[in-house]
Amino acid sequence: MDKTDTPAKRSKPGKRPTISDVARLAGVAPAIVSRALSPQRRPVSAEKKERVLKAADELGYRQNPLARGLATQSIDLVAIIINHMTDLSDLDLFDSLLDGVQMLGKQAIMIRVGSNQRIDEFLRNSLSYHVHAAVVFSDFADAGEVRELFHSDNVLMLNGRFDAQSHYITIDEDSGIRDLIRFARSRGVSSAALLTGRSSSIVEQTRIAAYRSACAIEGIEIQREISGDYSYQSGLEADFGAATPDAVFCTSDTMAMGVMDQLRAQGKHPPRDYSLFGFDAIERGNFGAYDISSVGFDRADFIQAILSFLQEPEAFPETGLCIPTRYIARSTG
DNA sequence: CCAACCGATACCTTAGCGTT
DNA sequence: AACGCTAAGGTATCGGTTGG
Repeated sequence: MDKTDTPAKRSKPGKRPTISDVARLAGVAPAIVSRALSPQRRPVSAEKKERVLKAADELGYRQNPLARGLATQSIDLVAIIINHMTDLSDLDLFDSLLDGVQMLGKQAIMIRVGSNQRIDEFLRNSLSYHVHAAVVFSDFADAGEVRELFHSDNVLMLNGRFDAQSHYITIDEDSGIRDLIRFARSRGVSSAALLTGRSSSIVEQTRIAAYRSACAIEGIEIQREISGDYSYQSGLEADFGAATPDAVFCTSDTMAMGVMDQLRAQGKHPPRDYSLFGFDAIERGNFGAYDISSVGFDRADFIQAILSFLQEPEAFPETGLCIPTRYIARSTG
């Protein structure tokens, strides 16, 4: 009697079939099934491979990624580390990114760091996967930290905190902001308020510096710099003082929406009474009532760059990638 | 008798090695 | 080259033991 056909080893009815079930049906050892189904070229005769494929199909066998990860110490899991997902522009971006990751046959795990400054402790307690790769949006993490935490060298930094060993994509915000300020000046803007996000972030610091420098070059006076937090609420509550400036520059579209509603309540409408500029260029179709002039980059290019990294990290340019931004004219400018 | 603790085992797959 | 056996990987759970 075939010793692999003991009742004890047969999986329970209703349970998802395992590699052993396939092996039993195909009349081969489990290791042969593993090889036959492996994407790598491993020695299996054509005849047995065929039997395995037929048996797997018949049973509806699906590989168990967790068990596979247990055996290989790696898993086709991509960790995406974000601060939070409250900004409207995040929805577009992450939806497309998750779609792309899944199209590559990988799964994504999103880790929300929130405002937790102690990312190290946070991640250590929440996760010990050896992931295939990590994509870092959150600016609370630096490259070395992430490599260590996820036991992976495939770390893509999108937050500016990369080091010599890491892969990174940066967004050239300067180009789009200069376009925007130049445009504003051409429309007669001479003074403005700047509503910023969390200024502890490196990306935000760079962004703020770009606004200041472009305004200085074009001769626009930043009368007021207001510290917000990217949220609609912080736009709604931003204090512009007695006189509304010619223009309001916001470092996120969501804050610009808040500003628009705040000033609308005072009977002021852009672009008639002031010019309003956001940042991120959220999909206009989703928020028709807020057709805010903005700075943005090509999301498809950005996503494609991330996916190319996930597909072949070794081939990713060592010098990193830079995605340019541009001014996107809509109706509030 | 019960709680606390500890070691053994099951889970599933694959890498590595020895055999045919 | 093809094949099959075995160990290993991390964690939850089970079962047994110990101490109070």
